[in-house]
Amino acid sequence: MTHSDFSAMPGHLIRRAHQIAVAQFMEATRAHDVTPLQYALLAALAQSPDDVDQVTLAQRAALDTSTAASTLDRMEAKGWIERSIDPEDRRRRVLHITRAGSGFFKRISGDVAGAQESILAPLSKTERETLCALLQKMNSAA
Amino acid sequence: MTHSDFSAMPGHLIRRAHQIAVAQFMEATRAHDVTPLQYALLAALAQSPDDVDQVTLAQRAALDTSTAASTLDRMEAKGWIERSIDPEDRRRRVLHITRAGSGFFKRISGDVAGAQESILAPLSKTERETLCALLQKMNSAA
DNA sequence: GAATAATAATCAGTACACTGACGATCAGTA
DNA sequence: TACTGATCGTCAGTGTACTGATTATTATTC
Repeated sequence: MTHSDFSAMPGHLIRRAHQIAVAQFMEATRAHDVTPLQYALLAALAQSPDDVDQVTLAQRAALDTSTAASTLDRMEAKGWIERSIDPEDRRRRVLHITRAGSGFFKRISGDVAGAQESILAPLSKTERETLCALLQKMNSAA
Repeated sequence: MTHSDFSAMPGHLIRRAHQIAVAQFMEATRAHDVTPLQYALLAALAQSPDDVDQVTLAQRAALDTSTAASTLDRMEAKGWIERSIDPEDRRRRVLHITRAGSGFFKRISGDVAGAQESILAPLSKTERETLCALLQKMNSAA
């Protein structure tokens, strides 16, 4: 029994870390009405060519199509993105970022970077790199 | 601009890790109808004296009273816990684990430990310890 | 003893985050 | 052409996870 105490279990440590990370993000972007997922989708969209569909974008942002759809609904309502049906394949709903969305993305990127700093604040420079490297290794296996 | 790519940001790495951790937990405990939070509350309750209230237990499991309340509702419905009003302080709802809850907790603890192993599977023994230590350091600061 | 503050719990509202089911569309084959 | 299978998207359902408001009760202060 390596983990008789649940609070030392990796699952619990990761959940806590996630909780803190979200809180830091929300605090850093308090003025703007945006969430971590919305930012991730916006970033993924900004990096993608202009004819991405929801399934592909969801994969890039690492979430299921169902969650992506509802989050994209909110983003569409805010005018950050637009959806149109691909005439070549009527199943696909092609996404593209609007001028407003792109401007908003650039405007908050500084705040988001600040949030990332806050998350890692308790760690030294070396420790930060180690943590990120280990998480990356863990994630890429799945 | 250290983090021009959102997928390398600590916030995103942690979210992914959390996603994977939950998935591993759910797969390892597939047969039993339980979630990570429910297990955490059960474990916290098993470690606590028999007159804990919801606020204290929520703190120990690291979640807000609102989430704790709704999760405890489900646990009460399953017969794992019981709630009774403290006659000494009628605001408090004293929690205690039932025989069924305690038995269930013991029964799934092996599966949960297995899930923790799966989460860290891609990492070496040293890396696992490093990751847990860094997460602990990060979390304890908040 | 009455006003005030603090505490425990609940409730409403919003946003993830997943599964499983469903309908629509497209591609391949018989 | 009809059948089959794969793919894209949506919907329903469940369960976190938070904030902010509200209620009930207890403790404190004047």
